[in-house]
Amino acid sequence: MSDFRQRVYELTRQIPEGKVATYGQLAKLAGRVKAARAVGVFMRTNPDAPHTPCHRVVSFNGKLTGYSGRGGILQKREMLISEGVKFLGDRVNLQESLWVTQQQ
DNA sequence: AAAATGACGGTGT
DNA sequence: TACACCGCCATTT
Repeated sequence: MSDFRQRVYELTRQIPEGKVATYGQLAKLAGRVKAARAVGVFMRTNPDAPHTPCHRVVSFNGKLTGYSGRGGILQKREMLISEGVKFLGDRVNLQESLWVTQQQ
């Protein structure tokens, strides 16, 4: 596994409960601002699902674009809600629940 | 080595 | 709000 991919997973594990990160945000923190698309692939082929909270990753506008788990996007939304993430209709309230770090 | 593939991000209409 | 495109990138064929 490449270093970049490794970093993305480490970052994902740092997302606190009740917060979410965007694909582009993880790409940036991992050192590749424009690799958001690739990050999506990393989440999809997430090797250790329980250990790495890939459900806390959504697209830049707060929409849930996918989830390879059993219940798909629906389950993903419920997981987030049960963790305290706030929603505005079918999208996440990023203003309230976006994960903010010192770096960026 | 070249082409195809997405859980993206952004712009235009 | 909803599409259609386009540029990007790591991986896989």
